[in-house]
Amino acid sequence: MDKEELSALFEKTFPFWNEMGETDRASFQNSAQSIRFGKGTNIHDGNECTGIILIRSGCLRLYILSEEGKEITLYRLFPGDMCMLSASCVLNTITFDVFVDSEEESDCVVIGGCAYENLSNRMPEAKIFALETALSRFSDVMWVMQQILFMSMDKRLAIFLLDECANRGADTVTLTHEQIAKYMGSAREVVSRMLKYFSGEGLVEVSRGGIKILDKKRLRALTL
Amino acid sequence: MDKEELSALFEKTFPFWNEMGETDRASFQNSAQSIRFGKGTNIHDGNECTGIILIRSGCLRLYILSEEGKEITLYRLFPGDMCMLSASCVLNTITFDVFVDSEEESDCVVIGGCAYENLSNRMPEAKIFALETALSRFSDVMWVMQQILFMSMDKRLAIFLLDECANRGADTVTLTHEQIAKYMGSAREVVSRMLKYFSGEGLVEVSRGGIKILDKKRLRALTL
DNA sequence: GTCTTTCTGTGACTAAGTCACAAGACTTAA
DNA sequence: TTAAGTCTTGTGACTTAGTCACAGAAAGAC
Repeated sequence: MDKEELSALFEKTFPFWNEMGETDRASFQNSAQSIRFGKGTNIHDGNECTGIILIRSGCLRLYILSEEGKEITLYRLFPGDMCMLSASCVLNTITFDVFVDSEEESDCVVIGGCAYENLSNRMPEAKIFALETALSRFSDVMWVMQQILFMSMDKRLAIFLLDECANRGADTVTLTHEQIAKYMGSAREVVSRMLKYFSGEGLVEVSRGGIKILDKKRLRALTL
Repeated sequence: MDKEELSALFEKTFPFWNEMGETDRASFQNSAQSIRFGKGTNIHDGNECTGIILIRSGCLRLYILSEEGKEITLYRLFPGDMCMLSASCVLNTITFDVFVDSEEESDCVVIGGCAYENLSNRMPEAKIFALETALSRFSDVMWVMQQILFMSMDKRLAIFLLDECANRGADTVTLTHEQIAKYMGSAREVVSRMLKYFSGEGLVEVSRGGIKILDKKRLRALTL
């Protein structure tokens, strides 16, 4: 990734880019690294400050982890998204441990947390941007929590399948039951059972590694 | 509450108070209202922007609410604490509905959200303070979620009872099972059953409206 | 083809939340 | 000091979702 391209990416990403001085821009660009993460690798584990991650291709998953190893997926990040929670040294008010995995082969640009931290000490706009970005994820996480705490499994699965369809623009969800369970914060057996029930009702057609949505209308009725 | 007192409260609360101009301070003070909320009243329901609430006495409870009426308590606020999430117009990145109830007769100072919003547009420090305050609650909420999602009931109840003791400085928790369940995001019957079990083990002594902690050591062992 | 890994199906069990109702304790007012 | 009414707690039956232990089926590797 050349300098031009990086500069264009930053301009698109950071609303305060044009107000920055030349030296700040240079040090910012120098702190940035293009990194390709392999499928299934862990990128951040809550310990050190990994920095701000810009996703160019692939998919990252943020989750919390219990002592027993149970994971709850908070959200996933796709191309164009930015991971702010991995920059713990910028957000010192965040005290819980977030884990970030690369779900697919992912091309990313990682901006050193300290570089951003330095900048944000001089530029309040940068600090505000970081805080607002992080805070907007608070809302996403609350939506996930409300789903887990308040909704029944059939409703949640219907929402998940329809969402997945809408985002991918296809009417087949190519995920294993295991993956779906992971993304929904549930267990594989539970998803399998519910899918079997959906299938019996003629809502979906299940095959190995994929679920074909047959009746979006009735599925949508379940989400109400 | 007179002007002197209010000014002193603000100086203690807002780190940027001394950097503010005279006119800003005046308009800020004018937007503030001393309000006493009755026990059990709802203060904020996610619709309008109630403003920033400073608690002088009593106790406020923040919670989320499901369509079926189920509540999950996020946290409680005590004298000296500040409620930022009720100032939705300052924090436009917060999109979920929070509810705030006064759990006891509570004396509060409410600062109009718009007044703060105006100030924060001119003073980045004010904006940063608001965002950081809100974001630090994100961490509190995640702790609650981790408890609910990852921990067994006995462990959670043990933690709750010990916390309650430590905060009140007594070894008797004067709450009904119903209240405990509400604060823990569980059901009254579940708490009653677990307390009965604790009581059988000699860890606590239950009486109407109160639980006496008998064996902190063994209770603490449950929390590990 | 065989071997191995990955994915799915299933029954039995457990934890916790829900529901319905009973009974005890405390308050108020006659 | 009763009696009535409210608040609080106890309890059994039931439901949902998560756990555990396997078994079997499908896809890839060699």
